[in-house]
Amino acid sequence: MSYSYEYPRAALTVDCVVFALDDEDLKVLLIQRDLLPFEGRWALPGGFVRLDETLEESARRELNEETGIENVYLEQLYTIGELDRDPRERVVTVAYYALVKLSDHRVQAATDARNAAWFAIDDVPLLAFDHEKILKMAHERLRGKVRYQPIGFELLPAKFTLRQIQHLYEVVLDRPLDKRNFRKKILSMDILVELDEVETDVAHRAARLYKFDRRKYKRLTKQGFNFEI
Amino acid sequence: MSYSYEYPRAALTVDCVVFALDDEDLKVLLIQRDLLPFEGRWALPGGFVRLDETLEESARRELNEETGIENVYLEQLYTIGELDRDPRERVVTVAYYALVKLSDHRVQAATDARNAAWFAIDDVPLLAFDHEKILKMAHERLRGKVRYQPIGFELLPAKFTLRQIQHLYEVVLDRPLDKRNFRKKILSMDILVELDEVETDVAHRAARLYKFDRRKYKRLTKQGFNFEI
DNA sequence: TTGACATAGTGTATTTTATACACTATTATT
DNA sequence: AATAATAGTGTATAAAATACACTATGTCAA
Repeated sequence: MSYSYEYPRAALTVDCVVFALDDEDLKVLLIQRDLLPFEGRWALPGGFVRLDETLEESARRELNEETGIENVYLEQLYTIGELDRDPRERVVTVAYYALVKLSDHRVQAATDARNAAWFAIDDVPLLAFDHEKILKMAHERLRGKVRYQPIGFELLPAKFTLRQIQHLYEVVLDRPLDKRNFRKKILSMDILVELDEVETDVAHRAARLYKFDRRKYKRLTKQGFNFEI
Repeated sequence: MSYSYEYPRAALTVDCVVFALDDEDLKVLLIQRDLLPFEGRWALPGGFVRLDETLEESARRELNEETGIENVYLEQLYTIGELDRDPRERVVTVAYYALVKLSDHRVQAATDARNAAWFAIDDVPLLAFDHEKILKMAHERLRGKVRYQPIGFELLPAKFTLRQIQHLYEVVLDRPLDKRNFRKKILSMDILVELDEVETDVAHRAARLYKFDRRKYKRLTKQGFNFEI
């Protein structure tokens, strides 16, 4: 069976840049291609858009099929339609980026007979297609957006210490932050709930745990509050 | 002649939200559809992406064909792929927004036998497809971006008064700004060149003209300067 | 030519926010 | 009981944002 159209059509794909945070770095999830073109190269997870799914559904499906990841923060990044980005034919791709909690996705089983692995953002191998460009755009978007939207929490476990948030911002923004000033600022926003728990399994004084109060954040937002780090 | 593919493909279009500023309002350029579906309705200029042009080229071509506009600031906005946004078939559209100087595009001849007209942003008629949603997104993007990128100048003539810039920001941000503070701030950025000219044809003291120094802005940007209103 | 009017152009005091900076407290480990 | 490791805290200073009102300059009409 085949499908005919009066005018030629580009193929439409989605690609996802999946970010996570470990104790040291910002990481990206890549899969190793098992098909031509670029067989064996690392690439962003992604694939063709089906006609019975929206673009975001498509991105979520591909992400799930190729990496097992689901229920994550996902946001459209940019649509790339350069003429020769795929050697086979004209392919337009809608790029997304996702933020995941590494703890939830530590074991990255190769679902689709594909090899999947986390790479430190500064240590990414040569990628297929124009995926380096997409990755760079995603990284810039994350760096920019993390400062004025509370999306950083998507990279942390549900309960986290103030140290962990600060570390997140230091890694994403790539600069050191003053501990006292950072705490003052984040606490003064009044969007964190202090829990009656402290971290465990640390060989020193345990830090207080907090969680992000999304409801309160939304309420404050409606009243004109603007998140900013 | 027709084109066949193994899997069904969505049609790919571009749509443009064209903003301009007049003495009173922010305006949007719309065209009246002369074909089904939505015949007679107002819509965003746009059309099908050809295989020999990038997405941005496509947007510029459609803009030129349908409204005569060319050489304008154009930026990708969002790609929309909801299943039923076009009653005929699956159509994915890459939306762009453009900022134009109204003085350059005042007479909006209907090039393509189409009726084109400027509408105040708060007085837009019922639109075809999901174009209202796209227009709303574009408006929000403009409001957000105008504060941290010097894109507002794209809406002004090459030579403008401080009053005009202030008015631009007041219209786009939809709130009054203090004259002295605004002037202090914009001048302190050191990205405007004071010209040896004043405005003409006004029935009162003429204001000094300025122009935006894009080179200087770029230089400052490289040194870490961040535009912000 | 003079007065009315319309907008241009200007400075300072106050409040708010950002920054710089170092020690004590608590817990685990030996 | 001492050591090590990080948690947790406050204040002084600098910078930036805000609030606010009058004089200057040109056009126009009587």
